[in-house]
Amino acid sequence: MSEDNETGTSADLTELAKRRGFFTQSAGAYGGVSGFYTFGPQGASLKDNIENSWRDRFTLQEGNMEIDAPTVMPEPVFEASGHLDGFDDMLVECPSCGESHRADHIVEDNTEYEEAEGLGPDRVGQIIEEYELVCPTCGTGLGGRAIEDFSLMFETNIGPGSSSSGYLRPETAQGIFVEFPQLKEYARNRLPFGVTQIGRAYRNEISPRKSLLRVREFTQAELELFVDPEDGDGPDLDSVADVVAPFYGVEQQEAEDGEPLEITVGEAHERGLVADPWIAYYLGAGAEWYRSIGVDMDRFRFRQHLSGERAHYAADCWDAEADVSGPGVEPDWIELAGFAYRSDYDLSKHDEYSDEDYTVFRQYDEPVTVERPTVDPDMSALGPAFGGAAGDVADALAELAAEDPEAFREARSASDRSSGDGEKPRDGDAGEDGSVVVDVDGESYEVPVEQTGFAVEEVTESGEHIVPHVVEPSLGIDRALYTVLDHCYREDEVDGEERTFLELPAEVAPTTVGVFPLMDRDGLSERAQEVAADLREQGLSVAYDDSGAIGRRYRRQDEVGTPFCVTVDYATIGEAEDDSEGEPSEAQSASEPSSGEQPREGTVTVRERDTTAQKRIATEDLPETLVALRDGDAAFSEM
RNA sequence: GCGCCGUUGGUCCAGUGGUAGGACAUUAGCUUCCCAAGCUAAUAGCCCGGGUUCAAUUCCCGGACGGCGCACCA
Repeated sequence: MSEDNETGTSADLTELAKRRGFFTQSAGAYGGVSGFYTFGPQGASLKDNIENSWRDRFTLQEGNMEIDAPTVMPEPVFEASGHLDGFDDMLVECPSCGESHRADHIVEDNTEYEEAEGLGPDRVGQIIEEYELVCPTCGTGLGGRAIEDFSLMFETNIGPGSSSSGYLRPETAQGIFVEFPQLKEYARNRLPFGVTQIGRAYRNEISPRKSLLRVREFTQAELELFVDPEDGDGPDLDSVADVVAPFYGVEQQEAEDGEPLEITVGEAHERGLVADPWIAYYLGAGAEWYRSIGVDMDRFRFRQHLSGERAHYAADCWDAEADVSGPGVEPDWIELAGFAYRSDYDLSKHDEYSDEDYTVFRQYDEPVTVERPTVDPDMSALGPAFGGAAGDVADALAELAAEDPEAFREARSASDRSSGDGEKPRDGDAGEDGSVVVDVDGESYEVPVEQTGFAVEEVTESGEHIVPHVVEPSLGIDRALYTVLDHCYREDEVDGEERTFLELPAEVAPTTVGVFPLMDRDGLSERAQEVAADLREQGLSVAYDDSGAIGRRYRRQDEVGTPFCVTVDYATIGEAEDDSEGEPSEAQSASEPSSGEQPREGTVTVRERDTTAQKRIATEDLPETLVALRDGDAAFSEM
């Protein structure tokens, strides 16, 4: 059962992709390199169109803004984001069977330790030895085996020498998050606002697999929506409420025969299945978008992450998944996108690690007047008393005042009373004789309350600083492209001949229209070249082809998914032959357009890819007709 | 990283211890008035390194790459 388990479709698709220039492995001349692909002419164009379609839907239509950040970022960015910690896998190899296992997982599964990844490789090695843990595959002891770090981050040096480490970004998102302080200015400090980015990301995968589906360099399209968790405008949920999709929630996944629920986005939200309205909104928008680029919605679903598989930052997460298996076999669901509620994880981290402010100021409806406890320590007393620690003591006092103003009040009343009856001081922060006690670096300091300058001031606050929460639809362009090709791959029969074609939506097809002279003679080519030039002037993507028989040219365009072909014939140049002569043969006449009427001068045939049907169109109407067909403003069947 | 299998024109395959053949595709010519037609010709290939051998595309070892399984996949 080892060889060629690859399904027919996937093998045919890979072959077509290579032969027709969608994608091929990179650097084949040097033996190839695993996990890197080059998009050929058709693939680059298809990818471009998919990206532009996404940009139109998620940047322009949503009124969001797009940025373009570097692929290399300095080390501290990824220290803050958690990627440097989270991205090292600890591997231990079995001396007997050679299997590599996650060392931290072995420890977590067999001991009471949790979060073993945080313990570090040395400690994990010790634990394996202490507990005499064994290989999960063959049972051989793993004590004393080296714990190897495998980082999935591509490292590089910035500038000469090795003093400044950088990493290729493992996701485009951090490029947005780190620039948040500027971005919020561009958004005029108003939530919610969204920032998008389309770009490459890099992960040094252990084992790239499945053609375009698991690679080391890939393109992400990400939207980071910054929201006020308690306030602010919600999404226009009504606009996508009627979108139906399969929702495969945690409950359905854990049930014995759980099946995805085929319900509307509106219902999924009302039921609480998709709790966050923004996530629900983007699931609806996402489903519509995937449909628009050619994903088969019968092989598509939304799946909620189980608690164990959620990323370090995600509070709730839904994946968009597509089945790319061949017909008649077990579905092979691949992840197309993640819709994550990242809460304030990323911005808080960058706020903490960097010198910038990652908050926005939220104005109250009405300014509120509050009592705020403050301190104004008498440094001329604290200094001599505590020496170098005095500054820290003052800071600790300010903190204590904010957290526990009672301590000061107690101390003050104790101080008042102490002149009288020397009552016992209460437990806590109130020291003897009307002092407050603070801890600094493990040392206790007792400060007479009179020296703290404690006071309660009335201040008027017009708002507060909050760290926005983040809703993130993040999707892989390459996987979308692969899925579209897989789902649009068709084989049928035309006039007894087998045909392969890609039923790509006109909007994303690499070429929109093929232009052919029926024959390469009698001036037909020249006229066809003019037609092609006119169409190109309208911004249409045109392929001109005068090589070989007309049928061959149609098939060539079918294979790369060109939705329409225009043929210049003798009618176009006003030299249609008599009915008696040169009538197409029987097989041909079946597909000859306008069979009842005489073709008019100055018209061309337009042939539709999916049905191979043809219609006659006046040359002068051709550009606008094809533009309308491409943009979905007209239907071929109604022309 | 581990295991099994594989790698021959652009693509898909056949084959051999004495450096290879087909199909499709491509190009040119003829033919052809709408769906991969026909005829003629041309272009183009044994994954890389080492070993055995007089001689290796073929046998052996190693590597790269691919498919599948295991592991991994924030």
